[in-house]
Amino acid sequence: MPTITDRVTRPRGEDTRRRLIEAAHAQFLAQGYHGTSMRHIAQAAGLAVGGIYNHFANKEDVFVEVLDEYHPYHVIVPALEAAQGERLEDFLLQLMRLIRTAIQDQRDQLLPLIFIEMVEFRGRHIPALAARILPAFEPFLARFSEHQAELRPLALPVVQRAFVGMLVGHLVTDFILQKSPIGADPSIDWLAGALDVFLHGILKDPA
Amino acid sequence: MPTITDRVTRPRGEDTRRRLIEAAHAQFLAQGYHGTSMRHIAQAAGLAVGGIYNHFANKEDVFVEVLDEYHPYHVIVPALEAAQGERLEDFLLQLMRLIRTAIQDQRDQLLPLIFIEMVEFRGRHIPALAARILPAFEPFLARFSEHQAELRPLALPVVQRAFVGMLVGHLVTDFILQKSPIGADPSIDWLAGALDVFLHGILKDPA
DNA sequence: CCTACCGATCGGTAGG
DNA sequence: CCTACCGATCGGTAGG
Repeated sequence: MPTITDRVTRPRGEDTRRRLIEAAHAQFLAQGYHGTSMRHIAQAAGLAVGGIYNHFANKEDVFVEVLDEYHPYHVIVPALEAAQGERLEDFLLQLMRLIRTAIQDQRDQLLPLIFIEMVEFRGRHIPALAARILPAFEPFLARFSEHQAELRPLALPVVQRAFVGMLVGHLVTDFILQKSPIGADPSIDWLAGALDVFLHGILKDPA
Repeated sequence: MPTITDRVTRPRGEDTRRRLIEAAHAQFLAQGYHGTSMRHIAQAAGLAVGGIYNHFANKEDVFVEVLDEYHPYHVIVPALEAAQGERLEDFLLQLMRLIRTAIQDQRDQLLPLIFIEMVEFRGRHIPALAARILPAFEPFLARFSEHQAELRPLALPVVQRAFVGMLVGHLVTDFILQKSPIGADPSIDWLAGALDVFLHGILKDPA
């Protein structure tokens, strides 16, 4: 009875909901939240306006669900869990390689949704999001304290935030350079360079 | 004849224009571009809708002028020009202090306008903006090459972008932490920490 | 610079 | 899930 099994694992309307989320995501990336109408979303998903309200309470609810589905968490955390390495340096180098492929795949999708949240909702949904996400980062942040012996005498939170800041700074400048007329020299491995500077900045000088 | 002088230095309607730019800026920060209506802007500036069109061609024109007036350039470049220092390290430390006070004053105004540009215009105005701005950064970027003897063997563009990325990463994470439930420990000098990591990351080890 | 208006479109709903 | 509609508001303009 494959039909029944399908019904169980993929209940009626679940497909439509997914199509709506995907369509809304694309629209939000293209023109932001207020620049996207419920009609555009419905049309892109292949149904009429009224149909959306069978799946979502209102427009903001659509955005919250899209944000939940597509924020960088889902691409960063698996990388954090997959990365290994005896020394902190090896761990971070491997982590960088994993994040790099994620960036290559998702490029234009990692930041804009967060920017929309900041700009059009003034970060209204960030607290709830952070509460759900931050626990998953604990093991990663703990790595730094486990390997503190390899670090220069720096406050641990400073090291952790410097790492996150380095990544975010790379992503944002990548985003801007992409738009600007000068662009970024593709023959340079910018991410590796940034990590090099960071590692040399936090690690003890070889004795 | 003070009245005539006033007329010359502050022509008819120039006041209104300034009020409109300020009002529009505040509205854009509060709810983004598409979330702000011409009526809201007009009302906040103390006039009727139609009045706006005596000063601006259309809504997008208002945004472009606001962006031109308020982007980070006007706060960064004076700091770049004021900063001095014999060694690169001293120069950057002093620059950081200048930028810090700018950040404290402007906090919520440095990034959102750029984010709006990214999100709601897909960076459409960035090329023109970059062309006008980048020349002013040349002398600053040149500092790094002038002091190359103090640097580890790194590609110069990597060093320059790492510095900008460090600053941007600090600003963005500051913005996010500000919204998040955990916040940032105010007893830590995060910016100094980030610069410390950066400097140690690019400078030659003391021989 | 305001009043009064234009057509278009918005988010959302009733009723089937 | 669609049709047909609601009141509200949008960007923009004519005419004074």
